[in-house]
Amino acid sequence: MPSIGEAARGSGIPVETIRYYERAGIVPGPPRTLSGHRVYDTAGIARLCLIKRCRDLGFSLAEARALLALSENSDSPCRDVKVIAEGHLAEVGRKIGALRDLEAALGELVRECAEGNTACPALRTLARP
Amino acid sequence: MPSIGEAARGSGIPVETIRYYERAGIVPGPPRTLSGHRVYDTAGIARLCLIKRCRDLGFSLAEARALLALSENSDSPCRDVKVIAEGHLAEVGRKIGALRDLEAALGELVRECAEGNTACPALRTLARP
DNA sequence: CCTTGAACCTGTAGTGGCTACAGGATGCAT
DNA sequence: ATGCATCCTGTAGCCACTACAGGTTCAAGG
Repeated sequence: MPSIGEAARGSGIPVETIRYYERAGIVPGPPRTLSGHRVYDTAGIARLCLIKRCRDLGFSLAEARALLALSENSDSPCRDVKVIAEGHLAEVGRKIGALRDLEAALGELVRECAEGNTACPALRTLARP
Repeated sequence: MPSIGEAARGSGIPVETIRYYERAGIVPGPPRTLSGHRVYDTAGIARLCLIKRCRDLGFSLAEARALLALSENSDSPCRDVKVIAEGHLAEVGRKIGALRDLEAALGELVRECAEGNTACPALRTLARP
């Protein structure tokens, strides 16, 4: 009967993080032995795998929890999943855009330092209100 | 004599955040009135502006503090600034790469939901260990 | 059986970078 | 004097963890 350590190895989520996910209500706590140790069945480990995969894809914990709920509803419409995934995809696109802008500004800043000046033009740029 | 509110308006950093930056040692606290109110001179506001600009460019607070220190050292070599900025630029590049990968994986997931299935292939993909 | 060490438990605190609030004080205008 | 905006310090919460303290359980080896 897999303990939390085995669930951690099976899911790729650290033991402490699994406990945190339970506390935070992301996943239900599994049944326990008489001595209080957690016992995971295949469904329990599958839940953790789904959460892990969602986190790897950058979904927030709230989103991951929602997707888990959808997956455990036997007549889950794909439409709901699509809404969550598309929202997240749009957000990732926005972040990429913002980082590209940031990259350009930083590149400009680095170029200003190219000459190894002692009175740093980059710092002057930064201090400009 | 500008108070913290005016410093906030001049720098674009919220009052509460300015107080936090002081507590966190990012900027020195300014002189006070007899009643304990902060009083900002132009150098104090300039410091805040530099920190704001650094944060806008995605530098961590630690990096921002380092850049501020460099800016207040009259013989600051541009080389040090360049090292910090280039490190950060490389990190931004990595983040863009990671987000692009993420975007591709999410796009695949969304496509799997395109047909409005009830037994969601995307969820099946997510649950795969 | 005893010992040892790994893994388990709960609860708490800390990380980074804020943000909001409580409760009280100050300053200015009416 | 009153009212309101702004100031003060201290604390707590957000998100998603991560680490630790102090204690218990379990399995392997002598």
